[in-house]
Amino acid sequence: MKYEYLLDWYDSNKRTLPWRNTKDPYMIWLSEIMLQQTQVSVVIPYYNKWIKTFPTIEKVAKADLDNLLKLWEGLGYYSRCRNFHKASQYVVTNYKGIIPRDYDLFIALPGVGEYIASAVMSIAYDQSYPAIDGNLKRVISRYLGLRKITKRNLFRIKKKLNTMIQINPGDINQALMDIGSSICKSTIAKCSICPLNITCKAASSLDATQYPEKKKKKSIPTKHFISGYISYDNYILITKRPSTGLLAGLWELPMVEYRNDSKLIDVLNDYTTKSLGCGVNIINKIGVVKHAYSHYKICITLFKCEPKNINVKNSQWIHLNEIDDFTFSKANHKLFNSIGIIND
DNA sequence: TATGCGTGGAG
DNA sequence: TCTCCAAGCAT
Repeated sequence: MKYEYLLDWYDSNKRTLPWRNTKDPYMIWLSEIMLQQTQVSVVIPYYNKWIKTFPTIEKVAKADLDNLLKLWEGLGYYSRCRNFHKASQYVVTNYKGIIPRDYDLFIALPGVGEYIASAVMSIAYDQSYPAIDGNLKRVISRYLGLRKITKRNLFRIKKKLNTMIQINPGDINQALMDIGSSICKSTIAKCSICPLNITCKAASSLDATQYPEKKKKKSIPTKHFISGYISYDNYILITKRPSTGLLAGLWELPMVEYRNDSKLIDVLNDYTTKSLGCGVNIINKIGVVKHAYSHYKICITLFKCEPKNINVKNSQWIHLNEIDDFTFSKANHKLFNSIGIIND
């Protein structure tokens, strides 16, 4: 077979990863969800913790979303977790807990796109679908000498891959992913040790990393927030974010965006009075926390406050001991650290 | 097709 | 510190 050398390379060079010890489609699916835009080394502990807690898809379907989000805390892109929960419930309800072998049925599930559908169908079920992630796009672009990722070139990449995955598609897909992550990286191409180097167009060029062209990144804006550490006795006030959008369903210290022309002191009292019902007296400034999301940065100024009254709406008083029971974003953990509350 | 969606590692 | 990058999907 023409591409058997890729399988040979994979056998002796593949990384040992927790989700490679199994053909269980649930585990492979979970790993693919977690690995979206996320480094392998970051995913491994989250994956192990999740599988230990939820060894089957039925357990996921039965779980409360808040408990799932707590396990996901810190991994980012939390809609992956919400979609996986929904999809698990759909599979348990409609497919008796058996993950569909049919590509069209599987890709119809929330959070499953072309890549994940192809990866699971090929790795777990040995079906010939090219799992075209960022690695394969880059590796095959270079192999074919393609400068740009256009629709037409993507078609060429898919066509080429279809000739490569006729036998053992799961291992071929993963071999190419491993080549992409260890040899044919975005900024470094170690062509001398690449099993594809004989026939690779980019390998015989001056600089393989010129393929394909990188998109220019747009600079991202900074938004300014004011936040309140509002407490009495050992209780603090937290709010739950909306169920859609950024950090959906996570908890946070009350915070509100302000404009440059607004009076900082008034903003927090207005917000807590109108939206939370308590209103605050500001005691002192605790500090400033900066954090970056993928599409904008935030700068949060945190004030220690006392509530004018403790009857609140759209928010909840929790004891300091209970903080670990709720899911907070990274920015909020930075706020906690600035206060001196150290938690995981 | 472009943008929203998080976080931590690496240079 | 700053910037780019890392197994994408939804809209």
